Amino acid sequence: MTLMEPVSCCGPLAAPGLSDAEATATADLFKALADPARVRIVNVLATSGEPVCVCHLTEPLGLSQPTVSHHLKKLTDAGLLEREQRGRWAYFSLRRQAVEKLSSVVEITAECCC
Amino acid sequence: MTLMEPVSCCGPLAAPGLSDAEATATADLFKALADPARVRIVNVLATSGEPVCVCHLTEPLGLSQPTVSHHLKKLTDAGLLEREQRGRWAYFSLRRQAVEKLSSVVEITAECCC
DNA sequence: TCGATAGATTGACGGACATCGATATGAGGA
DNA sequence: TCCTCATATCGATGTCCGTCAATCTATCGA
Repeated sequence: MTLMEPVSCCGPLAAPGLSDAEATATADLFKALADPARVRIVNVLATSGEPVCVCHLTEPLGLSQPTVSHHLKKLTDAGLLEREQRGRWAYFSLRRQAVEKLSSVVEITAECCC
Repeated sequence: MTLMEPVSCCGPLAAPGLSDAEATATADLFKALADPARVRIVNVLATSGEPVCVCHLTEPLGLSQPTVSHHLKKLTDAGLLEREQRGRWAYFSLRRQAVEKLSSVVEITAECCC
């Protein structure tokens, strides 16, 4: 359709910037949120100011208890959640640090783009 | 360890807020970025102010041409990239709209948390 | 029209992941 | 100490995904 620069493809690309490790780390962070159940968990924890126990996550998610536990572990391993034992129950809350990191990753992209 | 509220688990949870469709849509957005190769592509497109053609993505990614094409399709289907045909070459660029949406999703979470 | 080239599509393969039932762990309460 | 209950872990299963070689499509140059 649109014909421009028929001679060569395109100019030299800007500095690579991102290392393999950085790209993988960023992808892992997004991977932790790449599931509806985990998005819901983060949503619940974000809207609730306080830590939430697992027993209040199982029912609204509509998933079995082992599956919920599995997702919580994934989020915790990714550094997004904090686990706190209160007697018999386990309470989870968002880690501010991780959310800020996620925020910064996206913002950098937005700055370069917009 | 820490003993609090030994009687019951925790108070009633705040409004659900997120629908199934919203959770899935958000997860799909993150899923599009849940791969190192796609993170790199977005990084290259963000650092380069101009659209970039596929021939300049294959080599720095260290992946075969079909694989790069596959990732570009995924990002495009997710609404993150825009494709433009210039003669024989295909140029890709970031869609500002999508990046802003991603930014807003993360910001809402950050607001509730921090 | 024909050959060359950029990029997309297809098919196959191996690995990762979400999910569940069953079971293990660990903390309270009796 | 035994029982109960909340949560984690294990093992199995089906599905999705990243990757590549081979092939198809479309555009340009001759």
